[in-house]
Amino acid sequence: MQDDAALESQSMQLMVADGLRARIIAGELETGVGLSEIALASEYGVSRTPVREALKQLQTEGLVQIRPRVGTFVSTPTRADIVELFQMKEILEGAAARLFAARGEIPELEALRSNVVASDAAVARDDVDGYAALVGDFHDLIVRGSGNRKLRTHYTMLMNQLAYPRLVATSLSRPGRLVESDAEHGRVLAIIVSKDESTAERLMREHVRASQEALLGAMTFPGETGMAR
Amino acid sequence: MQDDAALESQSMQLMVADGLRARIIAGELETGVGLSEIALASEYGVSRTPVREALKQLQTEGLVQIRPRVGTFVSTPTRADIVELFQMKEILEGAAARLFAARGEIPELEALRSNVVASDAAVARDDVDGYAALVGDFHDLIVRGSGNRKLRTHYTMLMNQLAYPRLVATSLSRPGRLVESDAEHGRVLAIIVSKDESTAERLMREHVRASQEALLGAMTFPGETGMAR
DNA sequence: CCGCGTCATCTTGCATGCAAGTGACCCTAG
DNA sequence: CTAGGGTCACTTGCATGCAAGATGACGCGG
Repeated sequence: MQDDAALESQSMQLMVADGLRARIIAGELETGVGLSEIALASEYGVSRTPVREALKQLQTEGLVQIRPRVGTFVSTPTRADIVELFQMKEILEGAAARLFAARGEIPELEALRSNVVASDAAVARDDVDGYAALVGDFHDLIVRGSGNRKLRTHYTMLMNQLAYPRLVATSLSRPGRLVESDAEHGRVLAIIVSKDESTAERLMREHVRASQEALLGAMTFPGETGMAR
Repeated sequence: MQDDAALESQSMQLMVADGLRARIIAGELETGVGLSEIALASEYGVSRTPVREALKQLQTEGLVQIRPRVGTFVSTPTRADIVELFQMKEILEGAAARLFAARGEIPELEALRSNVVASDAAVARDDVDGYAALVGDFHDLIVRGSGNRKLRTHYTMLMNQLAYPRLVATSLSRPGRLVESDAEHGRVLAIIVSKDESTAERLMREHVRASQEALLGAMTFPGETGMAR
């Protein structure tokens, strides 16, 4: 129920898909909730057809689950899924850091420097929300800096399944994790600058794992993750 | 082709999607060729709707490209795409080998042993086609043995984009590569058995890279690899 | 009171019709 | 012969109607 009427330059199904994806990631649509085609159609002011195609795409992206003749639901990752997603995060970000380190001076490196500077400042003034946003940018920069678009595409897809952005703040709620995280970012940057590929991968993986452990420690588990119904 | 009419237990769109995917991977449908919805519809004996949904899925899988109001075409990977896909192959298989090594005695390990035995035999009798098939199984077993289903899902998606199965035979055409490849498989197996995670990852990555180099050396390049545009 | 069978309703799957845009071909003029 | 313009056929995007299946409720019988 929003600004559809205005920017209708692109296809309806893309609008619906993007809108739905954003809402799912943001947690606006809770996991397990039913998505009626007809309801979404009237909500977006289109017919069922583009809604169906959008849902189909979100299904192959792993965000929704279509049960034939029953209904479409926001995917509810199992605990095993979450573990697997975290593994993938570690693998892909580690590999990205390695590739990044091998590339030398690229635009993303300068952006990464700025990010770390800004992060230090945010930590200094204890701006958790600001830092959380910078963390998102940091990891995205790492992945972009790999120079491998497929890696980035699939990384994004996987992180969407985790609704990752919402988790960052949680992981930072752990006492001491904020400054620790910031320090790790600085070390990763330094080692990328030094073009030490292997160490870059190792440091990045360690950083990702540390974040995950902080998160898991601060997390009330799936089904009830601050997602009350 | 009306073999479909018999086993229509599952959805039409799934049938179409699977059929098309298989044909694309097998190289039956060359890259760049146009896929008319209406033509496919009559070919599969269904209406345009399920065909459209199948194509939409194949698009998000990266196998076809839908140009609005123009047509749908089998994706034509650029050279950069291929490089990226190979990088991903190395990353994911390396990571899979590491995870595999950490898991110890699992069914996939026994299957892997059988595979290596069969591969040795195939090489001994110079059965290239047989060995090529076993190579496919070997790599799939490695990925399955990671125990990470997301890894396998995305790995499969990426390899589909490469139409990888067709490439294996090509890479083995290089003189000496056959026995070399087989020996590498044996070493990978041995190190997984020994549960040396880091070495498993390294060996696997080296093996993947060696295969790629053999392939690139034996390959008349995109544009003329049976991949006309 | 409890269990079971039937039915109504809601869901998606598929077929079809229409609209709009694109690209190619042909025809014409210079 | 070449360049330009205009038309036409073909493409996908979207809307709608119908059918089949699944789910849950309701009522009946034990």
